[in-house]
Amino acid sequence: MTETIHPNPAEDSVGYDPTAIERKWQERWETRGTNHTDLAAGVRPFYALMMFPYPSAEGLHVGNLFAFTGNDIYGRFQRLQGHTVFEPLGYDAFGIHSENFALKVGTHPADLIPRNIDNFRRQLKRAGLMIDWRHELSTTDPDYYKWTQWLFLQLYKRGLAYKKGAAVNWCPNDKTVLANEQVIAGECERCGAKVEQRFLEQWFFRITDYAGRLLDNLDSLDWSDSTKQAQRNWIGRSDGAELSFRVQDLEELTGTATIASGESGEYTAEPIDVRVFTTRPDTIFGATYLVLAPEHPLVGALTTDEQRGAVLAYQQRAAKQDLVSRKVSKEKTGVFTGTFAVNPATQSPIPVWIADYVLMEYGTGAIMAVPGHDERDFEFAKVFDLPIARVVAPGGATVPHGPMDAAYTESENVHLVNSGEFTGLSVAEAKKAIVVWLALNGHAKAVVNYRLHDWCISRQRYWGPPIPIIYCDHCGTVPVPEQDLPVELPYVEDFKPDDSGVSPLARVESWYRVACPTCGGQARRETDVSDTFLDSAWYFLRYPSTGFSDTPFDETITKKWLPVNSYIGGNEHAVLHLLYSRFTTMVLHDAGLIDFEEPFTKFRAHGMIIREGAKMSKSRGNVVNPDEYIERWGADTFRTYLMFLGPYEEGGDFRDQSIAGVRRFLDRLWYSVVGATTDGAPDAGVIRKLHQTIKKVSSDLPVLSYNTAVAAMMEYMNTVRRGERMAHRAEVEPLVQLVAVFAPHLAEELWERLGHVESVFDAGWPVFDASLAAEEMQTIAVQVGGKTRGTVQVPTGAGQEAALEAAMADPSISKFVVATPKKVVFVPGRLLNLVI
RNA sequence: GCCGGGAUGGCGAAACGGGUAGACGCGAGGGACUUAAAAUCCCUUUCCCGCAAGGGAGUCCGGGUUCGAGUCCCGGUCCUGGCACCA
Repeated sequence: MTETIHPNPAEDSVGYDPTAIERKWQERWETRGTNHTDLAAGVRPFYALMMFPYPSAEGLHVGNLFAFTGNDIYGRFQRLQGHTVFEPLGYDAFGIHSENFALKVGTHPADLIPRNIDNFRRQLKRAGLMIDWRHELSTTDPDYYKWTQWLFLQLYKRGLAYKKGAAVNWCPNDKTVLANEQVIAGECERCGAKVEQRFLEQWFFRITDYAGRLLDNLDSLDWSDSTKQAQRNWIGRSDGAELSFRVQDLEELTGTATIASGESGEYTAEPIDVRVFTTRPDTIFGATYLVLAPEHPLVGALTTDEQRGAVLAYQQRAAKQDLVSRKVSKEKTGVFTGTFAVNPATQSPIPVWIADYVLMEYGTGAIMAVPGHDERDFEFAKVFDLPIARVVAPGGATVPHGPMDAAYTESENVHLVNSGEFTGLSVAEAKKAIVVWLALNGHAKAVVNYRLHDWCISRQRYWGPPIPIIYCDHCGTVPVPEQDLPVELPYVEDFKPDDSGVSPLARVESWYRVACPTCGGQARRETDVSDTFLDSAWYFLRYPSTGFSDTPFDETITKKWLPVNSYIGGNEHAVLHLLYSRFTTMVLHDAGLIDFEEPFTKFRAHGMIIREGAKMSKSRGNVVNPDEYIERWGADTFRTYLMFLGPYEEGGDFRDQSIAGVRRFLDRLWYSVVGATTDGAPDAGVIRKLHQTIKKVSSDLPVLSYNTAVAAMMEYMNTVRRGERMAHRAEVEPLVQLVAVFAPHLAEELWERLGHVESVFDAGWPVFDASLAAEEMQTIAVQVGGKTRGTVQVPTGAGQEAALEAAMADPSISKFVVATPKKVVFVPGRLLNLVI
């Protein structure tokens, strides 16, 4: 921190001393239980949830506090409106992030995490949040992850958890699985070794079964639009069709022997159908070749003997590449299988290729290539000199034939050409008509595809909840019986991932060797742990029920407190965390365990804070450490400043110099209240401003417009103190209540000094009185020909006549009225426009 | 490439469903108090011309709609977040 800033003025005892006040009230809240929520008896329950933090070793980030403070203000406001508010907090402490850090510093995560959590708790308590600490939780606590494992079993029971082989990124040097983010340009981010693909058996959740519901429900959720849009894009609904292309001995068709033979080389008499997915069935007359993903199961059967060598080589090369660079590299590569298929629309033979630009995970893993109207297919056709046909042209154009120099992808105001009986139709018409036509021969059906994939929850790591599955030689896959939960994560000294491709737990024989729960025979535990996102996909259900050890969430309490009324968090979780939570909730709903299917009634994403115009980062060394600022300025000033520096949902620029302004405001508030008089009556003009301020703040808080709420209070403070006047108690007492949501300690102290015994947070919200807020006179802007020429004062509610008269009476305005106005526009209370 | 968000004084930012652009705060300049400094308080502060009165210009750029556009429409530039060979 720089040393040029406002020093602490509060050395003398009558001044505002945040350090003393904040300590006093934090203690008192604790002893009085001010922030304890009576979950059973509380009326008008309001669940104000914030995304729980990952307790990093660096301590609380200012971004965390920005998020939490915004939620805290919202929660405190609801409380002052008469709700029983529940504001819990916990720690998302499992995961690769903690594990990697632990590896780096050479400390066991089980030792490291509790220390980090202690530090976080200490920091959070200083920030003056209205948290009910009795409901704190950590995902690493066996009492918590017992139920995470239980959740897995519920999905397993419902057939929503299954195991399959899937590709992962593998670093041959570090001997570990890497997340996609850890692969930089095909290399391991830590050691730089070339990353490979490995196939591992992993557990998946069938979230794709819920794709339609996850998408459709979005319409009825009160969430930030940007978040909903991100989810829509992620789910990625595509309406299209599945078409089939027949592959057979084409001797009869072409006279050329292009015999498809099986893997063992035998003659394949049976015709094979290759199914493709397309969103543009209208372009089928332009499909000049097919492409399968290299891993497509039909590739072996479709490859001719002459091409087999090349195909196998290509498949091997594709398998070697890491997952990231395979998708990123744009140069088209591929190999001809030697086989032809029949285009069902044109009846022409078209070649079948394999190429890695077709992904096995999406659609059917095969496409019909329409190079005339798809950029990727066009590029591929150019590289391998495949035919390009035009079947779509701009509206009104006559059949333009001949070579194309780019794919023509326009689909509005265009029509089909070279498409038999469909020529002339619009794209939309042709899509329907062609699917209907091809469906007659079983060549097509309308299909909806989602780009959402099933959720892979296996992690070949140590720091997570073990997946509660046991493999028995006799009984096969056996879920751990619920009464045997939790499957505790053993304390393993050497938790480093190794060459085996499985979790470090696979080295702990004493742990993984168990008796089969069904037959009692020799069996072995699943040694992978589950994804951190599973921990956080249900934590909001646990908070109200942390006191229950026999159930993950108590039925009565859950009914009363969920779904969450308000959820605030960062948009970096717009997709994964929020989507997984929604999915989990839907599954529990379908299992009859809860009576709602959407967990968060309202969600708002907060913005990001930057520092002096630049992104905060450790390497830049410009990270704000909340401790230092709270020490210097007080938590109340820090909180209020965070909320003042920009619009909450957009974030803002943290500038050290600007904090002083907020502190000055709180200083002025302090002196005004402490020195307030009760003599005589309050000033009517000030009271008018007070009620205007109550109205403004009351309407700003529910929409998270915290920066303007603070500005309004500052403005009011200026009105109260104008010309060094002394405040009257009635002018400032309600202001203490307003400011309480931002500066809770200061407000409590002033409230007490005003003679109140109860907490300001049990005192309710000031009542807005419209009659006291009303102005007698209004300022009307006067324009002549749309140009503002001055203002006039008229009595409130005055009509056009009065305004016009006042305007003409002012020579500095009337001099512009050089002719009789053609038209007069009057907006009551705002403006008069004389059109000459 | 696709989908979001954005561009307003020296700076962070305000501006209800078009209706006085710049609230509030920072910084800067001037003044009061003080032996002095800090703190505090008061005044000024979008830019240009002008001693002033006053006038002109102005919300990224170019058009448009309107009595009136930061706000609505069309076209573009730049910044920023996310997704990305998804057929």
